[in-house]
Amino acid sequence: MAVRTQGGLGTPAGTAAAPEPGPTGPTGPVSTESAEQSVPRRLLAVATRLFAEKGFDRTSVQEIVDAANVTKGAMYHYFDSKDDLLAEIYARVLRLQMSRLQQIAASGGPVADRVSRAAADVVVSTIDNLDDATISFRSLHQLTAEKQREVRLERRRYHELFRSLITEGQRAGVFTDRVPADLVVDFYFGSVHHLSTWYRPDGELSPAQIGDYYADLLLTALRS
Amino acid sequence: MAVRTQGGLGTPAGTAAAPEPGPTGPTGPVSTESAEQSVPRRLLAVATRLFAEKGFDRTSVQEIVDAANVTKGAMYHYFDSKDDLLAEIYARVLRLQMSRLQQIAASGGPVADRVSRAAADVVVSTIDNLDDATISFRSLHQLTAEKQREVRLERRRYHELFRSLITEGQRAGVFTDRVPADLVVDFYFGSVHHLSTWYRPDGELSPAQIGDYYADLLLTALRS
Amino acid sequence: MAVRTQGGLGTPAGTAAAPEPGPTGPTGPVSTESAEQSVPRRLLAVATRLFAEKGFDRTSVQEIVDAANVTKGAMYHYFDSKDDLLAEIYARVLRLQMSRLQQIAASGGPVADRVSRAAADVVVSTIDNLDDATISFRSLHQLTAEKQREVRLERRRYHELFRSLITEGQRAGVFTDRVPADLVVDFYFGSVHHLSTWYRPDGELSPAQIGDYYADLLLTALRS
Amino acid sequence: MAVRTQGGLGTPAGTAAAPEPGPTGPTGPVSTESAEQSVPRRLLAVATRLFAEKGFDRTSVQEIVDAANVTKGAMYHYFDSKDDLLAEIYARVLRLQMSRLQQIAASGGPVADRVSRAAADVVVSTIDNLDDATISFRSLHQLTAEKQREVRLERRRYHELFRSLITEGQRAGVFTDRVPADLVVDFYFGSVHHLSTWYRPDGELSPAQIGDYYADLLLTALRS
DNA sequence: TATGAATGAGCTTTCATTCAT
DNA sequence: AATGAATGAAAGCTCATTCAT
Repeated sequence: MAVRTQGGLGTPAGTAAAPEPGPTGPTGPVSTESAEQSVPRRLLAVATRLFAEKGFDRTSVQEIVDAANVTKGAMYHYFDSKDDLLAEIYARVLRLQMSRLQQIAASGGPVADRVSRAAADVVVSTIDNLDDATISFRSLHQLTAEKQREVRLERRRYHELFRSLITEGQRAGVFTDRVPADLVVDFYFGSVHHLSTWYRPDGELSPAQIGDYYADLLLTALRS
Repeated sequence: MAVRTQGGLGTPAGTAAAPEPGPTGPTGPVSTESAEQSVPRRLLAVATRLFAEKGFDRTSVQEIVDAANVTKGAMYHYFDSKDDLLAEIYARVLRLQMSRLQQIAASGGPVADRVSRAAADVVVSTIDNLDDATISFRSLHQLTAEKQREVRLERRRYHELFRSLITEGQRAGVFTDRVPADLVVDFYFGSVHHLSTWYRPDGELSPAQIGDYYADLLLTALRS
Repeated sequence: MAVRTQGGLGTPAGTAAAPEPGPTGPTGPVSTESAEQSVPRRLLAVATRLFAEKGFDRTSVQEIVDAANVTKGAMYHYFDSKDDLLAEIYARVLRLQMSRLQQIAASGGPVADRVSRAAADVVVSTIDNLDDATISFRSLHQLTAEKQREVRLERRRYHELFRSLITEGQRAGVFTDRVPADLVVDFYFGSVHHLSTWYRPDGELSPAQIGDYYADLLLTALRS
Repeated sequence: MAVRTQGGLGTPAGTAAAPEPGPTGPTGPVSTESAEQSVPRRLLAVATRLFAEKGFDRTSVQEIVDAANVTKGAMYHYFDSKDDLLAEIYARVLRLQMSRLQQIAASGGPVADRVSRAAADVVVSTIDNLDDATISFRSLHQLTAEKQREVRLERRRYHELFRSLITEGQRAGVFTDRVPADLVVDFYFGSVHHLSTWYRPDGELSPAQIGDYYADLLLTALRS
C-alpha cells in the first residue's frame, strides 16, 4: 500500500472514522465497481474482476483505472504498484478464509461435525468469491518473492489449523490415520481451489449442495 | 504448429523409440535441452521448463531461443507463435494422460481395481511431469479462445472416460451413488492438479506413495 | 520566490544573528534540517543536500518535503516551483561568494596579497559549502533560461571583480600580462569549481592548506 | 552494450570486417548524424549532442531516436539502456584522451616540453570535443554506481600518467615540489574540464592559443 | 533452413503541480 | 498557513513478430 495517510484498507480509506455509506447510501447511483465506493475499494473490486477474467499479466493498469473511473495517478496514490493490488487481493482472501475457519474451529460439537462444517463452508465461501479463487490459485508466481513468502506463510497457518482438526479427529479415533493428516489437507484444498475451473453459476447444483457433497466425500474418506 | 518438415512432433514424444541424432552428430555435447535433440524438441523442452518457472507471459521468446541455443528465426520456422508452443505443450500432456488412462480402463479386473490404478497412476505421471502440470493448471487462459476450446474438449473427453469408470462402479454397486459421478471426477482432479503447488522432490513421500494415498482417499470416499 | 510571509530569506542566511525559533518552539528536537529552523530554511537546506547527492532531476519534490518534514502544500506556499528552490540556492551561493570577495578586494595592502587572500578564501569557502559547489557547477542548465541569464550575469560580475584585481596587478607590474586577465580568471575558477569532484573531508590536506597551495599556484603563474 | 553480434563500437558495428564508408563514401547524402553511418554510430553522435545541449535527464530516448531517424526498438537492440549510451560516451572520451596522453608521454624531449605539449594538447582536444567535455563533467552521477566506478578508475589512470610526468620534472629539479603533484593535476584538470562552460567558438582566442596560454600558466606555476 | 536487425505498439511507473478544503 | 488527493503528460523499456537475405 502506498497512501501516506492513516487508515489502510482493512478499515475503509478516505474517511478515518465513519465507514462510508453502503450501496444504499444517500448520494450517487448504485454500481458496486465505479461509484459510491472509495477509490481504493473500487480499484480493488475492478482489479479482482479483471485479473480473474484475463489474468494478471494481461490486465493493464490502464484497463483497471478506466474500469474504475479513476486516473492512473490516483491509483498510484493508493497502491505502490500493480503488484501491490494483487498482494492486497491475496491478503483479503486469506484474512476472510482464516477468520471463517477460526470461528468454526472454535465452535463446539464433535470434531467430525466441525470438520464437516469447515469443509462445506470453505466450498461455499470459495464459490461466493470465485474471482478471488481464480486469482489466488493462478497468480502466486506473479507476486514478488517477498510477498509470495508472506502469502505462503499465511496459507500454511490456515492449513495447519485445518490439519489440527483432522489430527484431533484421528486422536479421538473418529478419523482413520491410515493417511497422513498433511496429505489429507493438501488433497482436500486441491479440490476446493479447483472449483474456480469448473463451477458455473448456472449449473445444476447450488453452492451449498456442492459444499455438502465435498464435505461428504472428505468425511467418508476419513471415517475410520 | 508451423513445421513444414517431415516427421517430428506429431508422434508422441514419450514413446519415440530411438533418440534422434542431434544436429551436431555423434560428437556433440550431451544435454537434454540444448543439443542432441531436434530443434523443435529442444524448444518445447526449454519452453516447458521456463513457462513452469516464470509463467507464460513472463517468459520471452528471446529467453526461450537463447536457452535452446537457437535463433528466433528458427523458432518461427517451427512454430507459428509463442502461443503455438504453449498449445503444443497442452496437446502433449493431454495425449499422454489420455493414453495412460485408456490403457488402464481397457485392462481387465474389477472396476474398483481399475479406478484405483487409474487414480494412483495419474498422480505418479503428474509428478513425473510436474512442469506440465504447473503450466496446464495456470495457463489455459493464455491460449487463444479457439485453442482453449480444443483443450477443454480434450480434457472433457478425458474426464468422461474417468467418469465412466465411476458410474460403472456405481451401477455395479461397489461405489456409492450418493455423490454424482461428475462431481467426484472434478473433486479428484482438483486434488491431482494441485500436486504441482505443494509436491517437492525432497519430501518424505515418494510419488508412488502419494499415488497410493490419493487412490485410497478416493476409493474410501466412494466405497458404498 | 513565492513567500508571502514577512522577513525570511531576503536577508543573507549566513549572517542572521539570532537563530529563529522553530515552529515547535523552544522544546522541539534539535536537528539542523528538520526542526528548529523555519520551514523555508529547512526546505533549502534539505534541497541543497539532496540536489548535491542525487542531482536536481533525480530528486523529487516528494523526497524534499519528506526529508524536511513538511507537506507539499507547504512547500508550494513558500516556493513557486522546484525550479525556484534551485534558483534560491544559486542566489545564496553567489551572494555569499560575492560578499566575501568584495570584503577582501576592499581591504588594504599590496594587490598581490589581496589576490592571494581572495584566491585562498574562495577555496576554503567552496569547500565549506561543497554541496553548493556541486550543484552550481552541474545544474545551471536545469534553471529556466531567464534564471540562467540572471545567474550568469551575477557570476560575471563576480568574475569582473576578481579580474579587476588581476589587471590592477598587471598594471602595477607585479603580475605578468603575457596571459589575458580574463583567461586567468576562467583558468582559476575552473580549478576551484572542480574541488567538489575530488575533495574528500578525510583527505590529507586541510581546506586551508589546499587554499594556500591553490593561491601559490596562481600567484606563481602570475608573478612577472 | 546490448547487441548480440560480434563487433562492438571500438570497431565499427554492422559490418564485421570492413570499416564502413566515411562521409565521402559512395552512397547517400552527407550528414554526420542521420544517414550514411551505422545505426549505433548515429545514435551515439546524436545522443552526445543532445546530452550536452539539454542534459542527460532532460533528453528523452524518444528525442534521441527521432533525431537519429531510428526507432526505439532499434536503439534498444544496440544499447542496453539510455544509461548505456552515456557510458559509451564516457568510454569513448577516456579512450581518446588516454591515447593522446600516452603518445605524448612516450615521445622524447625534456620533461618540461612533454608536460607543456600534453597540457596544451588536452586543451585543444577538449575544445574539439566540447560536447563530450560538457557531458563528462556534468553527468557522472547519472551513471550506475558500477559504471561510475569504472569511469573513475579509468580517469584515475589518466591522472596518474599525467602526474608521473610532473613528478619526473620534480625529481629532475625542473619543477618545484612546493606543491604536491597530485594537487597540481587536480588543479590543472579542473581548469581544463571547465573549458566547456565558457569556451565559445566565436571567441577571440583560437583553441591552440588557449592551449598555449593554459600550458604557460601551468608551466610557469611549476618552474622552480 | 536459418539469420538477426528492425518494427511499433504497448507496458508500468514517476512526478510537478493544482485545488477544494 | 497548510493539507493531500488527484491530475495528466511523459518517461524508459519490453517484446512478439516480420522480412530481406
